[in-house]
Amino acid sequence: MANEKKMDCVILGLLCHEELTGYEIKKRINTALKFFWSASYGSIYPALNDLVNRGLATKREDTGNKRNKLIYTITDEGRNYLKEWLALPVEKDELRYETLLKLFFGNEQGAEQTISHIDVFEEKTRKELQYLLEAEKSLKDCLSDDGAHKYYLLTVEFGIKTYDAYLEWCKEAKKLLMDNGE
Amino acid sequence: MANEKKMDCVILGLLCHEELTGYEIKKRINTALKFFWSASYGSIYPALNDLVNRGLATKREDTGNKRNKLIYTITDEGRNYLKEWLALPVEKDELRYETLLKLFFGNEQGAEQTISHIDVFEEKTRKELQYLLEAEKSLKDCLSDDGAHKYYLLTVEFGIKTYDAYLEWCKEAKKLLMDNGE
DNA sequence: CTTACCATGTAAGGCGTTACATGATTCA
DNA sequence: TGAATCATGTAACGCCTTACATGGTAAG
Repeated sequence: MANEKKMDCVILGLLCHEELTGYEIKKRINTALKFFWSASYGSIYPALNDLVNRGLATKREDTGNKRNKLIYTITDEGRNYLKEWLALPVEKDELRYETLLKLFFGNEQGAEQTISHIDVFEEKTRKELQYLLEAEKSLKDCLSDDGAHKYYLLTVEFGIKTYDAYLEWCKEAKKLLMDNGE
Repeated sequence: MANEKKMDCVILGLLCHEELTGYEIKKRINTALKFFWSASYGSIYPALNDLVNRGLATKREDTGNKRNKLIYTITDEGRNYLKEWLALPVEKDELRYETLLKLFFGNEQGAEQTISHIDVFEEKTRKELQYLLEAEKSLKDCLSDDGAHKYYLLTVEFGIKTYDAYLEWCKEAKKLLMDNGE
């Protein structure tokens, strides 16, 4: 229990809550985890087979459906593995903000171009914030349905708080750049 | 001009401002860019040689010094390359918040463990915020010395704003978890 | 009937880290 | 004299994305 691949833990975490297909896992990552995690099919499907080989999940075909679905279920060992990982301290949070990189080198391109990068960032942030606010609302409405919802809400609140901060910064940054430009 | 490796752009951006050795580049990344970018020697040194081969930088030995220093300088082509990249829209900002991942799956570990993850995150954030506040102060003191400082300050302000938001969230998140725990 | 979405996977390649290897210099 | 820092690099390996490949189904 030393080198847990993050992908394995993400998948096990999702499977802990419900049985899922690889396709559905991708969807969950693209929605619920979107603003702080990402993954592609090229890493999800191989990871799923690997989890089965290691006895952390089981795979079965969905017979009731017409589609060629493969449904994955977490095993007790899988749950234990997840819990052990959760108990370990966080190794690192990684961020690579290309926007901030271009901003940092803004002196080489001038205020106008920098402002336009900020505009794009602002617009994107605004859209995602909108999505998070909707998620917040629906989570608050069904908070008692499931103990996990409280934790989902917590991550959403994190996103909302940071996105609010981003937007505030965008406003001030643009002001500073425009004042100096005159 | 389609697939710029980010590492190249980071290095060229730093070299645009001053001549640097590979070692110094690493230091800059570890301090000024720390909270939104990272890089290791294993990617910096090969990238530097590559930039020289492509004519975007030149390399020379530091004769005045006793150490075996290799100083890199950006060329005009390097500057152009950087400017072209800066003019392109941001492709993507990537973040992988392991802290949020463990939080999202918090229901599998319970409130106490989740709180302790938040505590660690809070402490780390507080320390880095402290560092950013000092950077803010010194940048404000020498804002007029160099046009680039304004842009450096902008990224620092971004960090301060988001870290403030993180800390606010930590407080509320812990409150919510402790209330429910009773 | 055709577009969008559901559904699963592989292969190649990119990008980066970690660990290793080496050695000088500075400072206590 | 020993530790910390300066200084440069390589090799192995890990992890992930992109692009490709394939086909079913639902809805308009």
